[in-house]
Amino acid sequence: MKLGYDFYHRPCLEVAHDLVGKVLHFRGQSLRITETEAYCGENDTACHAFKGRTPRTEVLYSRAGTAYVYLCYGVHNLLNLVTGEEGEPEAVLIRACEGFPGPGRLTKYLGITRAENRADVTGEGELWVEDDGCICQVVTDRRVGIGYASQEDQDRPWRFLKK
DNA sequence: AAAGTGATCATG
DNA sequence: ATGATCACTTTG
Repeated sequence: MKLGYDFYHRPCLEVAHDLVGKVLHFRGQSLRITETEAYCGENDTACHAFKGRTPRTEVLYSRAGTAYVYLCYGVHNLLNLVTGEEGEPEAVLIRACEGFPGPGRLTKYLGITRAENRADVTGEGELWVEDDGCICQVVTDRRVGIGYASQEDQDRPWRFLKK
């Protein structure tokens, strides 16, 4: 079954944990999610929105279940899903899927681009996540590639991997 | 180990 | 208008 608003409308740490093992669908293709990271609001110095609203981060403040896709290093489209309360900039980065290690590679394979930014993944669009009943064990680790964040935030175990 | 890539944001 | 920065990937 397709994950709806109630799934995303929870604290981003819970959503990030629960997304591991779910199945990402886009235009008839599907991949099982194996790795996620949580970015939790303006107090998280690793979160894009930690300095507040800008044209780019505006989407993070919108309703849970909205896609946030942005271009990283001029090359890679990275997919995030907005979580939590509207007005709180929280999101979960989809870091890897089965067979596609790396957040840039899975979007490249699926064909997800910034055209999908602001898409509603809980509606009738082409992008959604399915719970197929698979239950898997999840382990945590530190987040990757956030050397600009405070030491405290770098050390948080906010990356979730399928065991 | 390091370059390639371009949107984004803070400066002037 | 310009420049630094970057939640990455590939190549050597």
